[in-house]
Order: sequence, then C-alpha cells, then structure tokens
Amino acid sequence: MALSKHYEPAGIESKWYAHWSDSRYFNSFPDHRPPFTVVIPPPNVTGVLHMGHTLNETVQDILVRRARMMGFNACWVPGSDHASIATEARVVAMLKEKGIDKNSISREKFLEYAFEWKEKYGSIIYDQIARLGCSVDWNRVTFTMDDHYYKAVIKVFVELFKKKMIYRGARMIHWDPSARTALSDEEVEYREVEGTLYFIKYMVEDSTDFIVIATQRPETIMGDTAICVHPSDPKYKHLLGKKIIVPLIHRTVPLITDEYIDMSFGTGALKVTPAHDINDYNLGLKHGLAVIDTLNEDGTLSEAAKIFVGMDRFEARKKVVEKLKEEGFLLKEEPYSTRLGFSQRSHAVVEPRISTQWFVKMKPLAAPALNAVVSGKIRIHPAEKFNATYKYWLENVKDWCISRQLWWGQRIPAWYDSNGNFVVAESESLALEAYQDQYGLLAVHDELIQDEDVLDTWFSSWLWPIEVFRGITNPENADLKYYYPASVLVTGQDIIFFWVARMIMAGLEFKHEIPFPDVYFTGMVRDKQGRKMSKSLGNSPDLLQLIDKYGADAVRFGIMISAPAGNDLLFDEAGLEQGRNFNNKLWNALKLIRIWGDRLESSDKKVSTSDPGVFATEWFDNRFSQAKTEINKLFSEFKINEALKSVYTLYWDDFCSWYLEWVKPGFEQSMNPGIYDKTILFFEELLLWLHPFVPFVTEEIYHLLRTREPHDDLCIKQMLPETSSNPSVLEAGEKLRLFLTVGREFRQQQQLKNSEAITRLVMPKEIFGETESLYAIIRKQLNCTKIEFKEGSYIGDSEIHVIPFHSHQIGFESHKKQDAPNRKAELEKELSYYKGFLESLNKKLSNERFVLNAKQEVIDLEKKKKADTEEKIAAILLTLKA
RNA sequence: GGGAGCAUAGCUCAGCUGGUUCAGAGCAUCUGCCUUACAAGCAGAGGGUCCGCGGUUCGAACCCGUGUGCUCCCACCA
Repeated sequence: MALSKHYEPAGIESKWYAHWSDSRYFNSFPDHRPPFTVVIPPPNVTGVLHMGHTLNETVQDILVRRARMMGFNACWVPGSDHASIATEARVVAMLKEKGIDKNSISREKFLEYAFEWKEKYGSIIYDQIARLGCSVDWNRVTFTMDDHYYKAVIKVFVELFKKKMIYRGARMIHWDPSARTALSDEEVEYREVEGTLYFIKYMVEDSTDFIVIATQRPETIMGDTAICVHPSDPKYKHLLGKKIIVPLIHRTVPLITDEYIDMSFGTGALKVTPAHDINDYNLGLKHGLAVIDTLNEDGTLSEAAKIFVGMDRFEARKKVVEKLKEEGFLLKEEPYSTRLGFSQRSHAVVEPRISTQWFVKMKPLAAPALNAVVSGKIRIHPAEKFNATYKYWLENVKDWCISRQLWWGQRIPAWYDSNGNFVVAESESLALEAYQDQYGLLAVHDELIQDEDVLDTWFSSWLWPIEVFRGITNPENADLKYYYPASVLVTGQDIIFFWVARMIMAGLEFKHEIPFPDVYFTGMVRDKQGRKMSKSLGNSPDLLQLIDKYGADAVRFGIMISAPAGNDLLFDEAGLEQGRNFNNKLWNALKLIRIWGDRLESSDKKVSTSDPGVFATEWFDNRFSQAKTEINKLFSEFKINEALKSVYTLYWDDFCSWYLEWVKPGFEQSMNPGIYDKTILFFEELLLWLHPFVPFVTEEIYHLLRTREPHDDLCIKQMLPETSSNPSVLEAGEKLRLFLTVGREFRQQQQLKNSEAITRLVMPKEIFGETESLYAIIRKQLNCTKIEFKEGSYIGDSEIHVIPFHSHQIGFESHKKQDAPNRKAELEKELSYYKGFLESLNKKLSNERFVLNAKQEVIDLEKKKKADTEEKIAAILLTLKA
C-alpha cells in the first residue's frame, strides 16, 4: 500500500478515537495496579472550550496517557459545572427571546427549561474534549447538578451548619443588580474607569456656613446619615457638634469625627452612606448611624430615596447632578479615574449592599489548608510564583458568602416558619422533625417554607475530587478508597482561590486528607500581541476549526511547545504549523522504513563489524537512554514543554538527521535485516515516548510499521524502563557528529560536489579509536574512499588532514594550505587556551569559599577537569618539542 | 497603598552550585539546494552592552544594593 505524500489526520483521528473508546481503554476500574487519578476542572456547561481549556486538557492528557503507559491504572474523570449565574443568565436570555419572562413562570418550570437547555448545549464541550484526543473515562462523566452531587452539596451544607461553620446574617455583600443576586468577594472584578468627582455643598444647620464634600456617587446622597471629618482637622474645628443638612432631601445629619478620614483627600470631609459603601458601613457600625438603603434589588432607586424613585441608578446620577446644579449645591466637577467593581458573570457594576445571606466561616478551614502547602504536603508548580499568593490569601481570608438569589443551583436546605424561625435539614420531612425538636409543634395554620436561594457554584465545585467518586454521598465506597486523593490537579492560575484553595479545604475537612499532592498551574493563553483572548476582540480561535485545519496532534503540539510552566503563553498558529510539520516528519520516517522493508537482504546474512549500522545502533541506543533520563526528570519537575522539546530533538535531530542517515543503505543497496529490526524497535519506542503528546499520529504509525495482533495498540503499551547509558559511546557519537558537520562544511568550502569523493582522508587514530563501524560512517557520509591513519605527518598533496584542536573540536585542512608554522600556531593557541583554563580551575580550587560550600561531587568534578587539562597541556608541549 | 514575579538574539524562552561544555535552543530572517522518506524538507549564515548604574569577588547573565520598565495578585480613600 502506497502511503500519502503528507500525513492526513482527518480520518485517522476519528478512527482511532472510536477504536480506543470501543476497546474501553480509558475506562478504569480499581485493580491491583497503583492508581493515577486526574479530575478534570469541570468547564462551564454553558461554554465551548477556549484555548485555555485546550492547554489544560492537553497537559492532563499528556500526564494521564504517560501514566497509563508506565503501568498505572489511569483514571481521568470528565464532567462539567452547572455555573449557576452564568447559565441562569443564558437561560433567562433564551426565555426572553421566546417572549417568556422568568418572573412569570414557576421555579419548577424554569428548572425544566434550564435542564433542557443544558441537555442541548452541554454536550458541545464533551465533543471537543473527544476531538482533542483526551483519554477520559466517559463512564464517569459527572455534572455538578447530578442527583448524587446535589445531595452531596446539601449534605455538606447541613454538616457544616451543625458544626456551626455556616451561619446566616446581615452583612454588606457585593450585589449584582443585573442578575439580582449576591456575589462572593472573588466574583467581583475591578477595572479602572474614568469617572467624575463632584464637589457638593452641604449647609450647616442654622448658619450660612457649609461643608464641601467630594463624591463620585451623588445619587447616594439620599442615603447619607452623617458627615465625617478627621478629629484634628483645623478646617472643620469650628463646626464640631453642629448638624449638617443633606441637599435635595433636607435631612439633618450629625457631623462626626473619625481617625479613618484622610485630611488631604478631596476636601477632607466624607459623606457617610452606610447602606452603599463598605467603609461607610463600618463607620456607621462604629458610630451607631442609621442605615438608609436607597436602592432596590435591580439597581433602581427605592422609596427610601424619596426622589427619583424607580429610576435606574445611573440615570438618577445624572438627574441628581442636574438638580444640584439648579439649586446651587454643585460647586465643581473634576475628572477622576477610579476602580469600579464589576460582576464576573454579568459584567454589571456591583453595588455594596446590606442583605441577609449565608456565610461559611473560613478561618477554621483555612488553617489546615495553609499548612498543607507550607508543610510541603501539597506542592504547587511553579512554587515560586504561587506559594506566596496562596499563603497570603489564606492568612487574610474572609468569610465566604455562599447564597445566591437564583434558581439554577442547589437550593439552600433551610426551612422557615412564618415567624422567621428556621431549621437546616437535608429534606423537608427531616426539617419538620428538626423544627419540632427545636421549636415544638408547628402552628396549625403555619407551614415551613424552604429558602428561595441557591448555593454558590463553587460551594459545589469544592467537593469535585471527592464526589466524582461519590465520596460524600457514599463515603465508604471502593472507588473513593482506590482513586482518592487524585494524583495531580492541572488548572488555570485564575481559580487558585475560587477552586483550588477551597478543594484543599474540603478535602481536609470532609475526608481528612489532601485532595491531591501536586497542583500544576498553567498560564493564561493570550494572542500573539499579548492580549487576553476574548470574544469581543475576535482573537479567540475556534478549536474545532484549528483541529480541522492542522489536526488534533498538531494543536496539542503547538500549544504545548509554547507553554512554559506557569507562564502565560502567546498563542500563535505558527506553533501549530510546527506541530503539523512534526507529524509529517514522523510520517515520512515511516515511509522510509517501509521502503527498507521491501529491500531486505536475505535473512541469513550477518551484520559485519564494518557496517555503519553497528555503531549507529549502539550510539542511538545510548542516546535514547540518556534522553529518557532527561525527559523523566523534566516530567517530575512538571516542565512538560521542555520534555516535549527534548523528545522533539531526540526524534528529529538524533533519530532522523543522524541515525537514519547513518544506517541508510546506499543507492540501490539492500538493507541488513538485523539493522532493520533494530531500527523498527527504536522507532516503536520513540512512538511510545511521543504518544502522550501526539496520540493519533503515533498510533497510526505504530500500526503501519508492521502488522499487529488485535488490541496490540500503542496507547496501552508499556514504556520500557529507563536504562543507564554508556558515556564513552555517547562521547564518541558527539565527536562523530561534530566531525561530520565540520567535514561537510569542509567539502562545501572545497566546492566538492556530492558525487566527488575525497580520495584520501588522513587523520590521527586517537580521535575515535578502533571502531571499524564508525569509520564506515565517516567514509559514507563524507563520501571518502579511503581513510589513512598517520601520527601528525603530512604527505602527498591531494589529501585532507584532520587536525584536532581544543577539547573536542575537529578541524579539516587540505594539505596545500597547511604549513608547518601554521600548525605550530594552532598548537600554541590551543596551549594558551588550556593554560587559561587550568589557571581558572586552580583559582577555583584554592578558593576557600568554594571548597567550603561546594558539594564533594562538584569538587571531584573540578579536580578531574584539572587533571585532564594538565594531561592535555603535557601532550601539546610534547608535540611542540617534537 | 501592600505583596509577588519578570527583564538574555526580531519573537518565545533555557541557562543547576558564580568560572572555559557560557553566551544557548526553537521559531522567524537571509543564502544555497526538488540530493533516491520528507520543499510541511535538507545544508549553511547573520543576529545579543545577558535592562541601566554601583558593589561583593581573582572572576558576575548568575550574588547584594539601587534605578528604570513590564506583568500579576491582594486591598479598594470619599
């Protein structure tokens, strides 16, 4: 069968993914092998995979596939997150298009629509995960609103409530007026915004005196309940104890003092609006001020505002300014830039608002979670970048607002009677029992009503590594015991607090065990110019289109090759092209080897010691071992992109450019079967090491390389263990490669055509020793008919001499150009080089600090270098004398 | 305002314990090649005040100080 000119991924990818799935290779069950568990960071059910996910999933798949091939029972659990606010917003919008108002339908009806919507769109991400080649266990798909998961969240809520770690209370929280729900602190994003600072005149009661207040939010003046100045501010000394009149509404408020005030900012006087600013709220608490909430849930002005009631907050701002202007209270306006909080989900400007919400006490959870990282039980990669951040957040953590005024999510399991007494229980019937225990019989005409609110999405996600194995709902099950804790968590650094820290808390709190020993943070994926990927910029490519264009392997390759651990990566399609080229390079080696297969010598012919393949195979064997050690080390340090680079070089340079060229039979010559078999083994093993990165092309090639038994598939083959490599063979290989490079250069300089042979090559034997096969490579690669070994002599005039210089560089010179003085100069140059080196070594070794601080092996190494150098100097001196 | 990280070739980055395997890799660029697996390739080349300044040291890309610039996190002063 003739193979196509280029590797064409389209049909091949779907074929193998189907085969892998049908063969249940990725379905894991507990057995005698050690487990390797990864839980996917569940993408939002609303979304499609963007390049950030692509990077994450690729990293996970590389780790999972590699573990599977190293003898672990690999289990990668896929799933998705119900993403309460984001999804609810999408469903509300969808209903609106249909002409349905959310408030006009029942909660039950709404949830029906939501689940319907989820069924329709939730599978998109799963298709994408499959297209990317992810080896997830599709039997374990988990959704955070699955029945068992729902129960787990409720169970945990009740448990924490019983431990008094959840409480209900009125607090100032971030309010999203668009989604009409509370938000946690982490769900608020701050952005720099150009605004205006308004200077407003507040009259002093019974006086013509006034105080000027600077504010950005004049629409909140109706909620003012005090004016505050610094106690020692001379500007306001004479007014202390007076009353101030709020403009427009003519409310009389006290003038209070507090050290909190910055005398130099604005006018040094602050209007205190406890209902609409966190700092004002705290001042209000301290000074016992009234709280007047002038806003409704949707951001319109409330009755309490007295004027512009029902008007949107931003509209009202304009009107208030106009009115202040009319009445002469507005003194001036200044442009002012400030940071405003926006809802991460709805992007509306958030309002600080006092409301009754449910909170989790974080201090008791934070301490063990902090300790897990500080003590090194959990290792974060890269540590230097995130350890400090993690530590700081946990040391300064505030209570977590977990209630959301939404319908899509786990409904808070609290039941209230008409007097506001409440109980928390896992079900309504249990609630009734609990109520009776606590408050006695429910009044005849009363009933228990469940809390309308649902829980923060992250209050469900934090159970992910446990409940995907039913560890909350069925704590003693075999899966949990086998798979928990997970082996590694791979996720984006942006959710370190939302998710990672809280999973660690949950793991320790509910299972008394860390959820994973290693956390690998991937960077943000940005575009070529370093901008964030976003829909509005149109710089976020469509994953499926990329896969169609380049193939999944190329996408995986492209994104990994440019993703240094923990650093942001600039996404550039050039990387995918490189990946495509790489896949093609694999394809072509396959073609070459198959051609050799058709040109085998009769099988009884032995390999002669002068066959180039003898040294070539020995060298590559050693080179491969060396590379394995290196790659394993890189993986253990989670330097996955460097591991890819390493295996890339091993394949392209070492295997293709050197090894294959060395063993390649000459024109119209046949291939030695022994060398051929060895080559296939090398190639197969290379495929094993490449497979985690580029699974499809390697599987395809594996099957085209020779006929296979059914289910002899690459993705479940075991990698051979690391072996030690022989340094002297490696060194000879290095020298040989250098020799050939310089030799080729020399041919070029001499303008020798490929067909023109070098008739005689004169070289000292000590460069390579007695390796017959190695000289065969030189002869073949440099097209040289004869090599002669001479000790530093120069004969004839049509030959080429090989001159060694420096430690292991090799120079060629044609005899014509070679003069004795030149030779002497070369040696002298060399001598001064070695002398300089020796001097530096001596200094280093005689340096007290070096000797004291360096490890013994380092010192030994330096000593060895010194001895070698001395030897070389002696040899050169000897030659010079002669 | 507090904290963290970064600054090395046009771009993205390696560079362990300070030294001569230290000035590197990949990509990009340029030059020459359709050489019997591969032009999605091969063979070469150019390109750097290792951000500036000062210090420690026999010796600094590496350690210390300082300045500058960038990035991120936290806090959110009207």
